[in-house]
Amino acid sequence: MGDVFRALADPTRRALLDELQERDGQTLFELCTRLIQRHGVGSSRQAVSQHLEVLEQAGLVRTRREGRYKFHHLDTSPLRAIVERWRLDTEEGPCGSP
Amino acid sequence: MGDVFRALADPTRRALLDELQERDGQTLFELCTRLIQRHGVGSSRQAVSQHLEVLEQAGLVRTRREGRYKFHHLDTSPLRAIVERWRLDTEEGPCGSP
DNA sequence: TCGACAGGCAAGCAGGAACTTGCGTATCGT
DNA sequence: ACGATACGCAAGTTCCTGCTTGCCTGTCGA
Repeated sequence: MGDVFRALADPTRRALLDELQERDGQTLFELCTRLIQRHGVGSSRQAVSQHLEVLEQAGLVRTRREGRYKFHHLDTSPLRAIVERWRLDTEEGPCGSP
Repeated sequence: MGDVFRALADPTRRALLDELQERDGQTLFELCTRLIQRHGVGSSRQAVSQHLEVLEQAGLVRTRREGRYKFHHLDTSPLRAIVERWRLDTEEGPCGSP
């Protein structure tokens, strides 16, 4: 639980999640490249790799190996736990507004 | 935005939010006492005060002064921004399941 | 087979976060 | 008025985090 928030606390990691939401299943180098081009974040390969480790440990990213490539997939299920923790859905959610 | 996640990354601060959700409008000393009794967190007064400052800066807690007392109120609206950022409500939310 | 590519491991460093310590200020009760 | 209460401010300490640096492993193409 705390790992999820700690992972989301970093802007580079949030940019990684945004990038994966837009295009799922990217490799490390793809993410490095698109992070600079589309998000203006200029981090080294090792830095991004360590960020992805943190995201994976938090359960926000799942990986799949294939040969020498490692694809990263977004998993938003830990975020739903946040919604339920502070009951964000039962007060005046965007679904059933009477 | 980043301030919200950074504030939520700390377990003591999450306990403070839980405590405020259960009983809104508490003072600093009330929160210190109940943090030990109900959450098992033994932090000093200054530590809790600094945590509340972080939460207030993140917009998760709003304060109201009255004489020598300062009441703290929970505000979950920054958390709703999280829900909308990763579209947690439009995929298969707990409201309108077809 | 050999070089290039994709990624991993680990030590080290600079900056920040959390907590403590000590003192200061404003408010309330008596 | 005076002490007690509720809280604020600021420096110092310790620990964690993010990033770099350097080297290593595994995989693919020519």
